[in-house]
Amino acid sequence: MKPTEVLSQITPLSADCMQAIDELTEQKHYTKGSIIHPSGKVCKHLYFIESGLLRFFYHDRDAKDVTYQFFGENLFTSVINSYYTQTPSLYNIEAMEDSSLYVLRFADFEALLSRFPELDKVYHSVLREFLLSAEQRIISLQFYSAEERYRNLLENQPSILQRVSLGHIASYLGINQATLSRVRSKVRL
Amino acid sequence: MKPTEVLSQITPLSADCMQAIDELTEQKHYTKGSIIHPSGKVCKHLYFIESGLLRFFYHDRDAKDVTYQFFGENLFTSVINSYYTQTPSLYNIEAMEDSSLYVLRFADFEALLSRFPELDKVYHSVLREFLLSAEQRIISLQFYSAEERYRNLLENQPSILQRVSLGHIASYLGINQATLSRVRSKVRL
DNA sequence: CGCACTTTTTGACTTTTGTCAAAAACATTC
DNA sequence: GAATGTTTTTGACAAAAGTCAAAAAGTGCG
Repeated sequence: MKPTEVLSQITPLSADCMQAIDELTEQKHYTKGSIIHPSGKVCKHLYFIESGLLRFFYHDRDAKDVTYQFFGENLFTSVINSYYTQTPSLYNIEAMEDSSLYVLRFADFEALLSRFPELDKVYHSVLREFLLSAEQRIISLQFYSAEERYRNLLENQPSILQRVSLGHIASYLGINQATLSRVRSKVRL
Repeated sequence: MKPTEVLSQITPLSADCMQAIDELTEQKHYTKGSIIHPSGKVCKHLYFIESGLLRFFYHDRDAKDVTYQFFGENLFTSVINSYYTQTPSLYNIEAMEDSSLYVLRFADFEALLSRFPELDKVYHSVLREFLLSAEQRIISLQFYSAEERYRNLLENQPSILQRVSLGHIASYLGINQATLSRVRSKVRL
């Protein structure tokens, strides 16, 4: 799907507005493994994932590669905290699969916002989705054990487990790969 | 401060708009220990904290009292996920100190939004703050040890440590009270 | 198929955090 | 200031998760 299609499912948008979005949005293709946004740079783009899978990750104090979040098709994403605070992004964004994205400069998006107030609603809606998923994440990290977190993932986003290596999932869940492997063999029984 | 004062620091608001907010907003006082919103009910209000300290908590599977979040003066808050999804709130909101709040019904807020589009900006801004703080929280839970989380809290929100008992802080950090007590005596050295 | 490479699992051990209960410290009230 | 209740610390032990390294399994390719 194209971003305007998804957006207009949230609120109906005028033809003008959709056209303006289309004009400012650029479709880009990334091959598996390529870096879409490098850490250390302020993130100035909004991304919409048409197909593929993205991973936010960074290198912790021991230079270990830690996954912060995955984003799959039909989602909007960006390193929002980097943009909002105009500070360098902690995260790299990497394509885990060949991915087709629509890219929009944040500055252009803001111009669109003031030109088409109807966009405020979809903006709210996107922020809200971010917020709800962040809250879910906090609850899972604060209250659940490694095993429970794995089970939750298995229930709620089983497709990710198919598409991503265990090491990435382990760091995403905040646990050690060996531990995750053990949890998993236990869960299988 | 009053909510309109804080809001107009974000974006200047028209006198009309401020007056409309004032009219729909009700000031309420809660004594220490009282429940502002009970879990199990959909949360239909926005709260602005003029003074005092609030705590979101809930009872986990073993009926243990677990703190999800603290909110201090000059902040807006609400059980947003409950409102957004129209599902019962997981959390109770409790006044940890005698607190003075301004309360606004969500439905009224939404009416204000459509009447005064200028409010979209402040709404974005509030959502954004929520989001940034949620992200901080995730990072802290995902990547830091119990001791580091305590040190972070000590650096970033030392006042909370003065105002709240250790048990609440422990559950907020996702660790056991005894563990926190030990960490603390170690940090003091 | 066989080789090189990557990912996952397993074993032995360590560290971190949790549990439960009692003691100590602190507060409050009469 | 003794008595009561609450919160914090501590001790002894248990469980969960991490570490490191090697073995096993899986993948891709000439």
